[in-house]
Amino acid sequence: MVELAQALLGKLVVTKFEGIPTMGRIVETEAYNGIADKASHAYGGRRTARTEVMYSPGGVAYVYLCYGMHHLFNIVTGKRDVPHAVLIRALEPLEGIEKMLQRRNKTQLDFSLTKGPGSAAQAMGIGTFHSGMSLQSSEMYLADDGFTFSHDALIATPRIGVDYAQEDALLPYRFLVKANPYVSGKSQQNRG
DNA sequence: CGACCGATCGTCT
DNA sequence: GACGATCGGTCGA
Repeated sequence: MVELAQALLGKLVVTKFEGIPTMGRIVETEAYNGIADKASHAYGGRRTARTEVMYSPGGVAYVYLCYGMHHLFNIVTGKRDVPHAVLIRALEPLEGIEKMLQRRNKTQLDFSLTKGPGSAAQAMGIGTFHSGMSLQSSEMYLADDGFTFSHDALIATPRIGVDYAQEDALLPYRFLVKANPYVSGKSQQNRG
């Protein structure tokens, strides 16, 4: 299931809430690898009201509130009762940028619009209300326009903000497009 | 540029 | 009652 996180790079996330389409290409993900993964909310088979969605068959959204203010958007990828998920950490905005700016309370387009999981979800209008919702609905879905990144452009690193996960904190489960300015972390190529 | 810190609340113990 | 799968502002160099 971990490899699916890399396969999602280049795919499109589309939402059409309130009739307004917004779309972004996935440029950074993290895999959360089932009940064996100490960084996952489902570690050890934990099943709570919040994490129950992770045990759904793949193809639904798992959205939860982080630090009391950020809604983090994941794609559930396992079979029923096998809680795998992929966190969407960054998007490259393609459509509906005006609407994204409005949701992010910004006036100028810059790379921070969809950089980082909290920002990406907010720009797309995704919140905890959508947790459990199908990603094949008319309001929220994944799409593939045939675009792919060259394999050379992709790298894997340890995940962000999971230091508590002991040895699993070091696993290379974060996948990103090298040199893409929307990827989170230190801004690398912001000058022109 | 890097380091630090405050915001803010649902969830689980 | 403690603690985040974060973000953005501020401070000092």
